[in-house]
Amino acid sequence: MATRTAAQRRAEAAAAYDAYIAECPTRQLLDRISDKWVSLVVNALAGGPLRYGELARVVASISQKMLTQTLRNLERDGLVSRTVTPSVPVRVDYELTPLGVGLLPVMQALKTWAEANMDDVLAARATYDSGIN
Amino acid sequence: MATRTAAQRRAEAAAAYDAYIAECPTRQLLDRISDKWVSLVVNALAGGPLRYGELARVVASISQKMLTQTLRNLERDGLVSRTVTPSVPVRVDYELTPLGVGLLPVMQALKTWAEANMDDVLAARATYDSGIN
DNA sequence: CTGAATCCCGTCCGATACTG
DNA sequence: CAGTATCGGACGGGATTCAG
Repeated sequence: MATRTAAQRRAEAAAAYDAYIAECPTRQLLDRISDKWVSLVVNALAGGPLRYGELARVVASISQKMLTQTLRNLERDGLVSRTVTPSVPVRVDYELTPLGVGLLPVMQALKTWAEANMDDVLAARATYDSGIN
Repeated sequence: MATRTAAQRRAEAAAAYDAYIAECPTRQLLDRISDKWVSLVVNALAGGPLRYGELARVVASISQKMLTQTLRNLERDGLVSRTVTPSVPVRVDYELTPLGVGLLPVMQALKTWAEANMDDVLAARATYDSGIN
């Protein structure tokens, strides 16, 4: 058939467009730092190296699984370094790499805007919700 | 029993800690802008008001459902304004509010860091992955 | 044209149990 | 101490269909 559905047309446009946004550095950065636990772990490590167990205690609400997963991702991206000391028992330290440290100012900028403007957002949200009910 | 499980101890700590991070402005901001579509829609609106259909075309890969949902969220948060012109057919324009405009520099900061450093991250990722296989 | 409602599948993530 | 393995519920989000 000659005619195409809306879905097909979207798919064609998306083929080119999505390829772009998927590789968009900003998109990738957002995907990384917006991870529920990444910002917390990075912040915990901002003060210096920590052991696995210490991280688990500092970021108290994180599960073992997510802590490990988060650390693996950060290590994979070169934002955090992992150092194993083969003693008994084994000791593993995690530390921000220079690249990871470079992320701190960015997070700080986010924090600054958030603290300055989230009140307005929350107020808008309350107003909006009250109009609904 | 007097002893508590690890989960229980985590829950106690989390009760206080999570209450904090859930209300943490930075956390909330991250939750908002990290939404898959928010950054794209906001960027599309950075150049000026757009109609619903125009947005759908600009952000080609977005589905109707997610476009509407994203716009509702942004409207709720006071970042985007919605203007209905009761003609036939109906016309609806979306526009960034001053609050929404204030978000642009923040996104720009993110973009700047990403463009400067994501190459390193990608390189680290490639190295890490090659070590695995 | 703009949008709401429904179905449904994939992914995330928490709990739990086991290993070196 | 520092993980790994597996299961299952919750949720995001796409396709489709209906409505004003």
